[in-house]
Amino acid sequence: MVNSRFSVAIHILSLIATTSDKSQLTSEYIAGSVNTNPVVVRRMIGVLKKAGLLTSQSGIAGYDLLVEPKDLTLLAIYHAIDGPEQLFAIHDEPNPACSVGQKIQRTLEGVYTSVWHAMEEQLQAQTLQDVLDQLRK
Amino acid sequence: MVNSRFSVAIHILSLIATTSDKSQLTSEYIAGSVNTNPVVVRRMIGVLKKAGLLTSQSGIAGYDLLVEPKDLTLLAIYHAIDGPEQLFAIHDEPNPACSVGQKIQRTLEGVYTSVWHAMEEQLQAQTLQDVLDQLRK
DNA sequence: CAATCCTGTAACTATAATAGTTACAACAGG
DNA sequence: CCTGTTGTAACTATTATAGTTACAGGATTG
Repeated sequence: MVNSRFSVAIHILSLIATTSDKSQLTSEYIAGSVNTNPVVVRRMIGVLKKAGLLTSQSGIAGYDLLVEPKDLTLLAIYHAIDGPEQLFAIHDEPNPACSVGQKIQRTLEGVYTSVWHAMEEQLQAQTLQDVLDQLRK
Repeated sequence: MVNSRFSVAIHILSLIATTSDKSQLTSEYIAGSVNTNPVVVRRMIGVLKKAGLLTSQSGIAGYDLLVEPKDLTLLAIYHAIDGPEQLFAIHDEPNPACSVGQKIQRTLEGVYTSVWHAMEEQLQAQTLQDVLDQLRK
């Protein structure tokens, strides 16, 4: 299991998308909903901001999405948080003198890339709006 | 990125499948090809053994596959090494008093499950024999 | 302008996962 | 009996993750 940053990012973006009262939307409030520390939230928001998904203003509460939820795919969010581009690590420097060791890295890369693409397709197919719809149910 | 155990497991199984001289196939030899410690290899082999993928005899070199490479899917190997059943962690105890916090876990589970299934399909579609064919090329 | 509340960020800490390592008991075979 | 092997437990080093403290600086209000 990778980590919970992707989950936290989606949670934060969902809150921003659904909270109308912007003065309420402080990092502390968000942290209360996510159940973490306000600094963790601000750190994550900094990353999402750099990726161009939202804006904020220093000293003033509230955040604004820069992309419509229906146009924001989960894959875009995943890329925004700079998640790993492969699922499985490949061990370093297998023995090149061995016929298996010599080719295993390239072979595994091929295998993992096909797995990765399948995952990307799924993330591409779902948007933040889909998540919001699920949350409202 | 999860870890390199899956890669190491596939490497080990490939070696066992392709090495005809069983007396050569010691944990030290395998470790030399993988570029790790013999104990790491024996530990992994213990896991694969428990899962019923191979046999070995204490004190005597060599291992035998119990499943034909063409019948051994990468998904079976993945399950054998007890890899995580989800790709992304979900943060603990979001605030149930918040409409987002209340439903985010279940929602994310749904999202991640669909991603997971796509990945499983890919791993199910490839066998150890496919890996061996790639290695031989 | 002073007080307060907020964001942004650096730096430190705690915890856990991962892999590597040492050590040794037990088995096999010459 | 000696050597080489497997099987495991226990310890260590390294790294990733998340949580925390601290504080500089912007915004708002009385």
